[in-house]
Amino acid sequence: MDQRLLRRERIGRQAEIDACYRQGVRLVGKILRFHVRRSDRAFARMAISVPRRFVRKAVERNRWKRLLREAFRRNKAAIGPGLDIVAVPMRPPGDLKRADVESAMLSLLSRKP
RNA sequence: GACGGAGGUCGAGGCGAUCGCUCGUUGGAGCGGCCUUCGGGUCGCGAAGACGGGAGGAAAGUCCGGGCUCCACAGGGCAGGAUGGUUCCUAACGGGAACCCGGCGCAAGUCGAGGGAAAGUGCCACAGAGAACAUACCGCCGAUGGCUCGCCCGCGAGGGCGGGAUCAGGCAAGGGUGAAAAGGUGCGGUAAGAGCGCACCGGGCGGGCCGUGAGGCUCGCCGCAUGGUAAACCCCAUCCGGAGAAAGACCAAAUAGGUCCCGUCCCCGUGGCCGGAAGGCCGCGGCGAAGGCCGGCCCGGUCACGCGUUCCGAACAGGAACGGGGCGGGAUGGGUAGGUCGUUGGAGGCGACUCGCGAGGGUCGUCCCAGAUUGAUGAUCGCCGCCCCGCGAGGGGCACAGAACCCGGCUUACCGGCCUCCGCCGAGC
RNA sequence: GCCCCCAUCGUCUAGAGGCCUAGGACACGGGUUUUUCACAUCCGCAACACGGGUUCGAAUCCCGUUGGGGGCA
Repeated sequence: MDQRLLRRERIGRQAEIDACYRQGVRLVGKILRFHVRRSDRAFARMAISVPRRFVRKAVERNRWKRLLREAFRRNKAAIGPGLDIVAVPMRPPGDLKRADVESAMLSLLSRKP
């Protein structure tokens, strides 16, 4: 399985991210939340937005982005095509491991496949 | 050996495996533009693969200084801000080096916004007698001139001696207050005292020598009142135009609108209302230290200017030309979305030699060392190392922290490791 | 990325070098009043964000940290 993460699998425009916030379904978990919106693309796309409000230090914000990007990269087959996802962590990463983020992501996204 | 001081340096702890991200070089599957004699030529983009690079000493805070870019600018001044021992380093600095002075420390060292208070103004609460042209509460003295008491001398006027601390008066040493009390200590001196006199220290003025200088040393003179505060206003000297990569340059859709050209021949071209357009002045508001700038289409008011037909014809009939509007087509300037550049090769790193006490400078050689754009530099696992907890099996931890145009500093955060030099104490030789 | 501003009891605030051991209001705790509650009244608790410096003396002046708020496409 191709586990690479292509540039086209990121959401790059502020307008598209805003569309996910406005029109997307909100899936809220303990440590993060997702805004998911259907698209007609043949693949899933993701953007990550770490609010400074919850995660103060730049190092920790980078940590969150890396963990989420890895989780998406390894599990995009399970998530399935045609989704635009905006991930928003809601607390500092602390000692979260990749497995923790992956399980949280899959359980939340399984609610609205 | 113990304690302490100064400085430098390294820092995802090391090695490996698997899965990824990003940039460059190479590579060329393919895609597009232009030209074409349809064979192709040429320019640009560019997938797979290969090779190479990929966070910091603080990348941080944004506290200073520069480069760079745009705007403004004849020159000067005002306003405002910053700095403040001296000499030097530097592109520059509020940074650094060496030195001077002062405080602290036995010392190595360390700390200091360290110009001016006999230019001016202000302030110095409380306490205290008195606080800036000083003062006299307690106290000391009462020499001098009185008063009074006793004794003595004298016939007497009066005189002498001693006492009282009573009046005039003298004093500023001691006590006490305070952050600060108008030089300090000692001796002499005196009624008691006092730079009143003297010695030393301190201070002021002048000279000499040394030093580029801050300043140091020294000689002479003056017994010597000139408090503190300028991180209070201020004065002096020096420096500073404004904004910042969201700077700025370029390319540039769709839609609407501007300008120009062609066509159509659909409408209009008398006056008024309505309307259009651009300029001056005044006012209002905002910003700026000011000059000044700005006002979304459309800031308000006012004034002035100015455009909105002529010809043929008897004609307000009809027609022509010209102008305007609409419609259709074409060209084109500006600008928005979006994109590209700016953007990493630089006051650059390393090494050698060399000048300088040093900060640093010079010459030569050598290297290319992050460039993302919802923002890369990672994730997972194994072995080893170090630290902590535990008798043990074992468990936990390995800082502070993430580039965004680039440099030079400062400041702040931080697990620790390594190196160099120095002081002091103790012991041995 | 850049540029501004602010910080005083639990909350809102006064303060401009000495009158500050920091004042007021609300809140909180206790008492009085009332059959009880409320109102009223008396008493109490409680703060200068932190670290240096200037000054005889700092909430106030200066420097540096920390925390919070706002603006710019």
